[in-house]
Amino acid sequence: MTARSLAEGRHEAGRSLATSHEASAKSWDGVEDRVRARGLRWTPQRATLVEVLAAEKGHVTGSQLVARCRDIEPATTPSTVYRTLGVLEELGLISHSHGLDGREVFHVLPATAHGHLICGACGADEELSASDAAVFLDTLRRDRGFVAEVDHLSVTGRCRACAAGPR
Amino acid sequence: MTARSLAEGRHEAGRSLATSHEASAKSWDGVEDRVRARGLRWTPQRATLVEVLAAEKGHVTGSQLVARCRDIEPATTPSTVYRTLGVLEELGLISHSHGLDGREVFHVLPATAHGHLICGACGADEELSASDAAVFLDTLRRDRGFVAEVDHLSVTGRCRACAAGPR
DNA sequence: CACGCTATTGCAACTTGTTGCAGTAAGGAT
DNA sequence: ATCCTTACTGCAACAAGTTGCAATAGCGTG
Repeated sequence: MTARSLAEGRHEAGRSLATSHEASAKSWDGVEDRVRARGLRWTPQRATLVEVLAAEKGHVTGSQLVARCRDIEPATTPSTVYRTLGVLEELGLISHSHGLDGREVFHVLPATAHGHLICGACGADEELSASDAAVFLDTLRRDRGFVAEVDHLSVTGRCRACAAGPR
Repeated sequence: MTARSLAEGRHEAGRSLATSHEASAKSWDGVEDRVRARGLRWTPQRATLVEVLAAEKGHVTGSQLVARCRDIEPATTPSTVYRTLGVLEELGLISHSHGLDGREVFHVLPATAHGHLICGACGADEELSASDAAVFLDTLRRDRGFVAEVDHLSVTGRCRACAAGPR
């Protein structure tokens, strides 16, 4: 079935370049070299995306990034942007998760790995530090042998304001 | 921007029928009446989807449901299925979250609210009971005032087998 | 049982991503 | 400076959903 192969695409990809995560100088300065050091190539399209990402600070959706790249370089194609985002993610420069609606949300330069608390009522997206989730994740590992990825964790619910409100 | 309005669609919808959640007899038997009791209508299309859901037990994706409905009634249209799924979700008969790839995954008759542990390597999807997450969620509420929805919680990482493996 | 209100449906168009493929172009080697 | 290998790019087609809108049909009333 096609749905299957579609679904696996991104996951399989994770293996090819591996290593990622740990290292990562947390800055856009050396990207060009870091990309090349992997045997990958530095192209104008990638430079454009990095330029856009460098100007970004919080959370951005994939389509927003495509739009911003087009502002700089109108010839930008979505497939290239999404594929490059995948490469940058493997380099540890960005990470992504899915919003309430399943749409991709990218986290630029994740200074510290973190999860998200997403309010289903107002859409607010608070950060959840790794330490806040630590106890929970440790328990998961101890009891179930499940090693969770904090930076891909998002919890939905109601933020303080919405939970308190009359609604 | 269109992305905005698109994103809000599902959230806003949550308000119209409200109440949901708490009650819910956890059985497909009374659906027809329960739907009507809400001032909603019982249609052949809905009957078809419920028939499909009743035969289902674990987790299913939206497109799989559309396909199964088409097996029974070839004239089925995606929009109707997805809209009906939304209605059933508000009745508490199903719930949905997003898989690793952001695709929708529906949980039929959630006997007990539960979250998911999704393995990014092998794709396994283990259930996480509400009690397993209780301490964590309570902390979240106490410290941050954030009221989380267990049944929409999914944690990604590596399952015991994959975490242990050579990979 | 016909009537009317309005919840639903189906269609068509659109959004967000993904993918196979053939052509293009980095960048190391000569 | 030129060649060669092969990592990218762009295109076109497709998958999964979502949405606006006009037509249809539940179902409570009279």
